[in-house]
Amino acid sequence: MANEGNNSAEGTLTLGGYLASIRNDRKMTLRDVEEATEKGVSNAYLSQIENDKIKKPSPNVLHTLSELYSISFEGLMGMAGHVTSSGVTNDETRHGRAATFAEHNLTSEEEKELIEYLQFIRRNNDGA
Amino acid sequence: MANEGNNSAEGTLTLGGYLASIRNDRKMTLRDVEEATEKGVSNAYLSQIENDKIKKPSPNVLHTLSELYSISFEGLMGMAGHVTSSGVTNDETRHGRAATFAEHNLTSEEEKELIEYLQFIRRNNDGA
DNA sequence: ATTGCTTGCTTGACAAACTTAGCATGCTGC
DNA sequence: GCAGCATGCTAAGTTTGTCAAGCAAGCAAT
Repeated sequence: MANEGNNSAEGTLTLGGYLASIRNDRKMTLRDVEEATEKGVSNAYLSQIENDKIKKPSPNVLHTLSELYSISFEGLMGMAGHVTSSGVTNDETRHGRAATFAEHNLTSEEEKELIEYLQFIRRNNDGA
Repeated sequence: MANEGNNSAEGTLTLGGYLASIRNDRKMTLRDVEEATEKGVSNAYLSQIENDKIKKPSPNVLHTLSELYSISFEGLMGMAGHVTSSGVTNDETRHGRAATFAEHNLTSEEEKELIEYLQFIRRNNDGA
């Protein structure tokens, strides 16, 4: 089976993680979002999106979420891979996943803490 | 007090036992903690945590407790098993320098935990 | 066209986190 | 004895995220 594009190296801050962080910022539950969008996005489906189980959520869903969260629709489209490389519309999409770090507006101190935490994770590499 | 003398073995100190021992050190009651955290952790719930009835208390709760007790949040996260780090990088060991998210291969679960942690950092260090 | 595969998406059920209300015991003082 | 209250704990319920199963539509190939 030609399995292209599905890089197994997950772990970058992707669309799902980004959407989850924003929902946490808004202090909403999955069902809150379902209600707020008037069933525009079911809670179970949003869960799958946030865990990157869905490769490309439809522009429809992304638009609903971008409006609810008041975030950039183009950015979501870019993260989801809907925008073709030739049709990149702004620098948010250009940066892709790595740049999402910057979207959190971390101070260097915060970043340092995060890195420490990441290394702690690494150090605790135990089977169970 | 039902849980006395069951955590004498150093090697098998659980999250609950650890938290209970610290609370005893601070000479606080369950309800003291509930009030000190401004209902951040209910006394009933803390009791369940200390008796290991709850497998993985949320990062939210762990952070609240780590602040109240002035102990390591990372340590609590590790004890709680929030940090699985299974299926992370093959030991490439590229954590030589502080990097961005993109250079750390996190599972989506780890990523979500990290994001929650990020929320706490921002909530605390906020204002600037 | 029809089969079969893939993928977005829904509904319903489930496990676990968390809350609320209350129990049992122990400690005071009466 | 008794009331009153504090402390730890639990039973039962609610909330939250996720999984399992399935439907509908698109696409490829026979």
